[in-house]
Amino acid sequence: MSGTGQDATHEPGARAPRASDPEMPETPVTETETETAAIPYRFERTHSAAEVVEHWASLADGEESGVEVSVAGRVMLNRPQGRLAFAELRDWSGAIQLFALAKVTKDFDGLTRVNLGDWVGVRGEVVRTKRGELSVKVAEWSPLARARRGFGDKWRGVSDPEIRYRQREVDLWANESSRHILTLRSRLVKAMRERLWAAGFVEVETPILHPIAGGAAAKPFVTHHNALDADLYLRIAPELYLKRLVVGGFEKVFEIGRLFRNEGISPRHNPEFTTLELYQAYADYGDLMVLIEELVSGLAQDLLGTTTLSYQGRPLELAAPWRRATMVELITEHTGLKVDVHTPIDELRSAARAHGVTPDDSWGPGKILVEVYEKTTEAELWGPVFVMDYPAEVSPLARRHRDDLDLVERFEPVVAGRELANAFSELTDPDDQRARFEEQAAAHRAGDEEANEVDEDYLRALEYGLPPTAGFGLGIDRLTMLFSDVSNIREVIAFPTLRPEH
RNA sequence: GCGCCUCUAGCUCAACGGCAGAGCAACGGACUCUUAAUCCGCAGGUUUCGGGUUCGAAUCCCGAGGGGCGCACCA
Repeated sequence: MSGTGQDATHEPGARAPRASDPEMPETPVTETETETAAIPYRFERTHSAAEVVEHWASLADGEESGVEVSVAGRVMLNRPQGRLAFAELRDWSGAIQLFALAKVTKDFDGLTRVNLGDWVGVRGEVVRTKRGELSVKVAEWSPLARARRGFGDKWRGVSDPEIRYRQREVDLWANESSRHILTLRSRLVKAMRERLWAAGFVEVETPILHPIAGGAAAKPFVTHHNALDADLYLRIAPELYLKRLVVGGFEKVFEIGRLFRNEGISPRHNPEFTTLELYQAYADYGDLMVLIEELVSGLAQDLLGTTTLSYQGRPLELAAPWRRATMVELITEHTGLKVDVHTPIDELRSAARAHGVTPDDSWGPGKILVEVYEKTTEAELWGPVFVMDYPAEVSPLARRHRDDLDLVERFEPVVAGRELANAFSELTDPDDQRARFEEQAAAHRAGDEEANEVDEDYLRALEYGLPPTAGFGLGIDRLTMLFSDVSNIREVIAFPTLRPEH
């Protein structure tokens, strides 16, 4: 804030005028204010619940440790029993029992009246009860927050998705699996960063507000900058900026961040989602296959202690190396069709119709091929498998295949029927890139909202020289789903996008 | 965007054309080793909303809204 006048709210005693001020209506002292007055500004905690459990694991039944600790958390169960009482206190680390006795616990009656969900801080000796439960024998305690609202059924918690996702704070206290999944996600991102840093990659942040939404085929969100009086787009991919950093000399670079795509919401799609996007100079897409299979299997090892997963009841082996197969090989395997980008277009069209794909007149052979692949083959691939060599027609940013100029050196690792990433040897030729942009721009003008526009800034960067480079984007939400064995993307996002309430 | 399913007390669920209920939570009480403690008491509802059929609707029908799943789109 500016330096005009003192900040009255920081002055002790300078509270809002009360009844003494004739200008102000009389403000009664509410129950809330008296409750709040009993709540300290800080609480000196000496141990987490888990630390108590670990440190005094060998305490015998009925034994007293002689050591006093302070713990804090939310009361999840409360069992007053006349002149003694038990409660379960849960904090981030776990849970510990509170044991209170009327003759030793200060404000014993108050403690027995604590509601489920209330936060309390407790000081007392670590003991184990006669029945063998490690406990803190409460000498004194303090309320830290009252739960005015309940946390659902104390045994079943809450299961209504409306509450679970809109009021995640309730879900997280009520359902251990929700806490576990979000913690796993945090550990995954941390381990991913550590592996990439160790491999010499530099982490960067590129703009989220883009003047042109490029780097992927998707509909963007539009926003407006008032001072510039310019429309800006929330990024659909960081790809073009990251490659400009490679032009600038960042030979191994990555970004972990949020992308925004203005598309439908489904159990596998959130409008904002997180990806790892990575570029490596002097490398081609073959190098990336090794990098990805080692990264993903290594993360499984880091987080789960194994590369052998079970996903939705089916076994999934992530150990490297993963199978490598071209898209046309896989189409042939799954449909018996012997087709490729050079197959006469009429033949491709009828083959597509025979497999439930209705080709649009504007589609070339490449587009038809990809549609047939996605319709017939992709969901059947359990994998992991690297699906290689996409048609150039559908890949405007990828470099043409060294053995076939109608293909590009692109692959998608498919795991459990879903693409986990998208990777290619990057197109480095500014002239070819301009030509591909022009094709996209024509499609955009013809009504394809997902087609790219010509990005002159990016073309200029390529003219300064992009060395041979390979890069990929990998969905972190999807990877977390895989590792936590859930089928709905909302489970791995703390606050998934929902229709606004009312 | 389209299709199917769903919505009952704060939470989890019964009642499925005939008086809207239970457990937990909350509230009041009993209880000196509980473990989802137990026991007694009390309170809690325009059955998501709006129409319709019927002597009678939480229940059947139509519409709206929220949610779930599938399809489409995509990662």
